[in-house]
Amino acid sequence: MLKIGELAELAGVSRDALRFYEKHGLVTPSARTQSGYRLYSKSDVLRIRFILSAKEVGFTLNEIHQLLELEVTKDDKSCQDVKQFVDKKIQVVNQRLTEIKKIKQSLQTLSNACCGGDEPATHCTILG
Amino acid sequence: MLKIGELAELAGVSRDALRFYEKHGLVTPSARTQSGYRLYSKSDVLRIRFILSAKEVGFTLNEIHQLLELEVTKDDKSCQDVKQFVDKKIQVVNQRLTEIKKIKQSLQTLSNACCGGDEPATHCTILG
DNA sequence: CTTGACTCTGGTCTATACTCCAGACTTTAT
DNA sequence: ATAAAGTCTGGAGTATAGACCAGAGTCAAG
Repeated sequence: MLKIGELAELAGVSRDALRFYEKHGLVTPSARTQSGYRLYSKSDVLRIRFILSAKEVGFTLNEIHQLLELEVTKDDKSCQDVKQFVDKKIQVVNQRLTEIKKIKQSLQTLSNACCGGDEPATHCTILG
Repeated sequence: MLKIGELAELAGVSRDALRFYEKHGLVTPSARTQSGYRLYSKSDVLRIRFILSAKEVGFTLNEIHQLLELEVTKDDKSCQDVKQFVDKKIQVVNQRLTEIKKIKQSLQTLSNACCGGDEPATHCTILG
C-alpha cells in the first residue's frame, strides 16, 4: 500500500491531481490509515495508470469515468449496451489514430526537409 | 473565398472558435470585404484543418501556434533549431501513438470479451 | 520530544478553450 | 422595401483540470 506522495511520485502526477480524481469518482484509495491517510493498492495504481494513459490520448476525465464505470454498472446495463458504448469509443480512437499518423507524417516531412545544418530554414513550414 | 459561417460549416467548427483562433494568431483570413466580413482562402482552410487535426491529437493551441509559426519565423531561427523543435514534437507524437494503441487494445479486448448478446456484462471491465 | 516532512480538508485561484450575449451593421430572399 | 439571416466587435460567462494555500493533525529521525 502506497501513501499519496509515493503514488504521486511513482505515477508522475501531483498529489492534488490524485485527490482531484478521487473527488470526481475516478479512483478511491482502497484504504485509509486510522489517521485518515490515503492508502493505494496495486489495483489502484493500475487504475491511475489507465487514467493517465487515456488522458494523454485525449479522453476527458468524464469519458474516462464512463469507461471505468463499466466495471461498476455492469449489472445494470446489458452486455449489448456496454459493447455498443465501447465500440463507439474504439471508433473515436481509430479516428484519432489516423489523425496522429497524419500529423506525424507532416512533422517527419518537415524534419526531413530541414537540413539539420546551419543554413536558414527558409523552406521549412508545417503546411508544406 | 468563404465567409466565416461557410468555413465553420465546412470544417465542423463554430464561428466563435474561428474568431478565437484568429485572436490568438493561429489563422488570419486572407481578406475582408468592404464591410469587414472575413474571407477565407483555400490555404486558410488547410490551416484550419491542420489546427483541428493537431488539436484532436492532443496538442494545445499554443503548441499548434508554435508549429505554424515555424513558417513565419523561418529566417530568424537556424534550421538546426527548427529541426530540434520538430523532432521533439515527433517524440511526443510517438509516445502518444504508443498510448493510443494500448488504449485501443484495452477497448478491443473489452469489446471482444463482451458477448454482444443480451446477457448481463458481468465480466466486462476495462481493467481486465 | 521536538523538528521537519508528509498528509488532511476546504477553499480560492488559474489557464485553456471556448460559448454566449448585446447592440449595430450587412446581405439575401421574398 | 423589408424581414430574416449572417456578420462585426467587445465583453462576460462556462467547463475542464487541476495548482496553490491555510490551518491543523501525523509520522519518522535524531
